[in-house]
Amino acid sequence: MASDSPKQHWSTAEEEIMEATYRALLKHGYADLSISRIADELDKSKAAIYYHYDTKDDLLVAFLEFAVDRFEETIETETGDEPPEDLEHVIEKLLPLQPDEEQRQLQAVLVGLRSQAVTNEVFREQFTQIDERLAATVRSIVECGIDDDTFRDVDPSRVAEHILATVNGAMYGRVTTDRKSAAAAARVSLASYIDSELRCRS
Amino acid sequence: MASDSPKQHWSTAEEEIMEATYRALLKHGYADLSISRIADELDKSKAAIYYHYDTKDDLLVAFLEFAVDRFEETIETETGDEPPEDLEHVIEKLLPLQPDEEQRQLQAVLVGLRSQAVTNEVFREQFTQIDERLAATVRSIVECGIDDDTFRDVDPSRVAEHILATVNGAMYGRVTTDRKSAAAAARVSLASYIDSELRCRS
DNA sequence: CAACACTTACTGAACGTTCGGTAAGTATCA
DNA sequence: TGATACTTACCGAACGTTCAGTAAGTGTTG
Repeated sequence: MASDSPKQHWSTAEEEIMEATYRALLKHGYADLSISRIADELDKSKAAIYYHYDTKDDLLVAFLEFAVDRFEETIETETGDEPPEDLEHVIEKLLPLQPDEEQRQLQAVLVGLRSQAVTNEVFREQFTQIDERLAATVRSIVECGIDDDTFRDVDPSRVAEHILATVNGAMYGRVTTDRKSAAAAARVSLASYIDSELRCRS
Repeated sequence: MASDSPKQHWSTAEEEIMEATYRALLKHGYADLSISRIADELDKSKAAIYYHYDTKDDLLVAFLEFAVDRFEETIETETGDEPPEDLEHVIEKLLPLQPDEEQRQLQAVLVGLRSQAVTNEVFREQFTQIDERLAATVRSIVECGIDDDTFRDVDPSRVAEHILATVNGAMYGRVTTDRKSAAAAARVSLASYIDSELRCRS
């Protein structure tokens, strides 16, 4: 009974399948993900999965949405009225100095999915949107800071892309290399850039 | 320290297989790569591949080396004696403002391989080394600049990680999203950061 | 220089396993 | 009783891998 209507909510069974897919991805990676392996992580049979999803591709697209939702939950943040602190706050959410295991796992899964965006259009559109939203968030904070003379008169969208690329790159390095302190070093340097190049000297 | 493996050179047949693997990866992506699909890109049979490589894993490890070699060829650069220009030069090699199709393809393949580093230790070690070398290159340029008073007295390794993360992140975004000008914007902002935060005011 | 032994670089046909997917049946409840 | 949410049993295709066989060389010997 896989409907193609815009669903915001998942049934219990569907949520269990998504959770099982998550575990299977962590264990085997995207390239070695199979319906059987998802069923192994599930208290149900392989065919039960096909009761809820017509094809493996359908399931994967649903899971992409599931993972993206989870990612956007973890970075939800209310912006205040002090741009430098807001920026710091957003960056800490995206690239914590000491990430917990849960967030590391989610990022590992997302990197696996994102690599599919090279070949798969549906995936690429999804990650294009994610980056678009993140860039917009950062840009609006920078614009805010320029308006109230906290920040200098820089190009907000260029600076936003710079910050986003740095954060994405550091996160990417964190899950694909053993260079333990690299991400934190990049973040510290980024913070000092914000503080001394971006902030007004007054 | 890494043991120096003697395999620097490939036979004609092996090179053909590597080239076919490259094409198959571009067409199908890592997750859907199979020996049959490599053979389809090759003027030889499936079994011929097994004459040269014992297992699919062996082939993949060999191909990783092949792709990494190709990547390091494209970014080879001699450093001069003017740090700001050297930095610009290295960044242009890694993240060209107008990348040609060949470089885009290589980066697409590398992103596919790199996502395997999350699950596969051999792959992770390889990409750890790549990032280590790149960071070292950037760091030594920054150190040079500090020594001859071109750059301010910043923390060279932090700045190097910042630059590397930005470049990696922008490249990652370039091949996994449709955000056409994002990478260039990030690069421009990074260049202006180098010019105004890093360079000495004198 | 021809006969023989042996190597290299393959081919085509299979092997057993796993894949994505389905058909038919069953237990549970409104 | 009929819809819902499954299970068991299975299908053909594709998977990685192996095998027997072979054409084209290379080196050795009479």
